[in-house]
Amino acid sequence: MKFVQTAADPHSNARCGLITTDHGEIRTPIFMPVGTVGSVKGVYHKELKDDINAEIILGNTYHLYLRPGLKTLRAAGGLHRFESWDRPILTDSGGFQVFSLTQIRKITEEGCTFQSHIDGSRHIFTPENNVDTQRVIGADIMMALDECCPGDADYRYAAKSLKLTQGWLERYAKRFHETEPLYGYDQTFFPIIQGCVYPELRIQAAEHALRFADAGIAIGGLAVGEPTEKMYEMLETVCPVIPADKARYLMGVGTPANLLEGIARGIDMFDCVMPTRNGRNGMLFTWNGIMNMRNAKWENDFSELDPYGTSFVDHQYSKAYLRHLFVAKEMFAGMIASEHNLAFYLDVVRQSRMHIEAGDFAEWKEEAVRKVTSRL
RNA sequence: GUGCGUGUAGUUCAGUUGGUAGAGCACCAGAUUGUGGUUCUGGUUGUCGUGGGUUCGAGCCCCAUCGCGCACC
Repeated sequence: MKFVQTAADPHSNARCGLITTDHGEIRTPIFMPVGTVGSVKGVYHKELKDDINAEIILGNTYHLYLRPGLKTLRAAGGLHRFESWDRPILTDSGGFQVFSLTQIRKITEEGCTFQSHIDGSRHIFTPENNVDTQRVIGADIMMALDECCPGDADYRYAAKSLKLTQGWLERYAKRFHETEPLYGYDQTFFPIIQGCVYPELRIQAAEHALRFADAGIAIGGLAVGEPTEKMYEMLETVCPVIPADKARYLMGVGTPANLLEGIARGIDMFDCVMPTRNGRNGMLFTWNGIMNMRNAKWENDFSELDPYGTSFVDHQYSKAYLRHLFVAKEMFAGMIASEHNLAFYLDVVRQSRMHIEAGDFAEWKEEAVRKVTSRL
């Protein structure tokens, strides 16, 4: 797998690039729909490809390890074949889920022990078994096991947490290079930069992580409770440290405005549950602003869902109809909203690429941010 | 027709020995950032069926009346 930069915006740090994998190419900047348990909730793979044009999707090691489990995944021949998706997949290590989903957990030098949110059973993730697990899942891009430090952590905690993450990364890389892909196509892994909101920790973390980076590197521990401005500051701190030949992945982010601001600071890859989870809850993102489809004001608005939308749902269904589906708690509501939101997110990065190549991204971005943050 | 029961927010109901009403859901908004098909945070809503009476004071006690339910003629 490799990454090459193909264009750069003259007035910002935005850039375009191309990631090449054995499952096809990914044009960056890109947004990656989240498919935690082996499905992008409520969206057919056919729609993901043909309508949304997702070039890569996510899976999650924590969830897939618990269910269906490694035995089934191995017997299926890996996640691609299991869920019948022939484009690239990235798997998160599950470190974040251990911290966000599990109350009962313990972090040690060795790894993290936790109880399943499904049946309470006890498990341990170590850097070594996490590599093995992600080999079985078979993602094109594997993520290193890290500790996601809360955004409001004090310096002492953040420094200690970073040290742990760095120790885990060294072991993770060692195991990665000692093992082989299981299904005949290449796998790579991204190390993760932590360091909370402390610039010196972030820079130190970046320099350390870069020693293990192949095609790309991730920035984690952002959008986890710190002010948004702090997140942008950290991107401005870290991105210049990363050489141009590494793809930069901002984990778990974010709003459409976060994407645009991230791209302007040099980020190439994003993932976030927001378009799907908030979509299932009635929140729609559009070039006209944010809509809450549950609001009474749509009750008799029979105009098309989103006149600027790129998805077929935007022109086939009306606002009033979608509101009705949400009020009636029909699962079709979540499906339409997810399809729209993902198509919109992919449109945001597609238009960003277009403007970077045209050299007018910085100027266009200002207006775009205003549009996507307004309310309808 | 007779007997018993019942009537309180849009809805299901709570409401102590009488001190002018609350909850869940619904409804109206807001939050949600490496997904537990959620969760959280606010807000609106009442001629206590109606008319009288007792009382300083009635959702509560008394009378009448109307609606509904059940049982029996």
